[in-house]
Amino acid sequence: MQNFVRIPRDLGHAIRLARREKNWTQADLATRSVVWQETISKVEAGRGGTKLDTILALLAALDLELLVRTRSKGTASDFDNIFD
Amino acid sequence: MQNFVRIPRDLGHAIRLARREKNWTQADLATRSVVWQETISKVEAGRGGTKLDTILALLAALDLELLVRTRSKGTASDFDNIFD
DNA sequence: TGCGCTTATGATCTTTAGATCATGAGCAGG
DNA sequence: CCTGCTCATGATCTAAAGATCATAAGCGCA
Repeated sequence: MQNFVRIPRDLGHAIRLARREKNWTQADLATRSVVWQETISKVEAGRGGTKLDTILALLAALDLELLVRTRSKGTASDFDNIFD
Repeated sequence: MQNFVRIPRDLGHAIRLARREKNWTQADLATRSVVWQETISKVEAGRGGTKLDTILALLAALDLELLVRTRSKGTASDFDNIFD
């Protein structure tokens, strides 16, 4: 799994994917990350305006990591699972 | 350039590095990203509690991109320029 | 040493994220 | 159908981010 994040929606999508892969409900993730189920719902829907801390908490619980790097001329193959 | 982001501080650091590489002042970045200089100062200092939208605006202005991926067993060489 | 540029900090105000509770909508299985 | 589980939404309240202005602190250089 490796996805670009240009807009909040991308992040929400990656989170949902990872969560489903682990067969967790939003409530499961909520207890593991100390973030409310309602908040997770919003984040996954990409409804923006989320704090970085919240995101990092979710990613950590899901065993995901974030990277920053200089923008590459991305090729299609750099993307993975953009759609459900 | 490729850095992990586990805590807000990492992000601030990456941003500062990229900004310096472009020889921009915080004020320059501010005008280009529509984020206040004061806010940039806080972000770069890693004083946490930043909104994702703010971060994404800064990264975009700096030609940086964010990636999410499943956590790897990182080696030291995965890190680059941790220190100033 | 004093000016000018860059960054840090501080105060106030507005907006908004997230906590919290309640509940509604979608859907699977019995 | 009805029930139960999962996710979405809505209201309210509190804490905190960001806008904005002002200013201080750090530093290189004439």
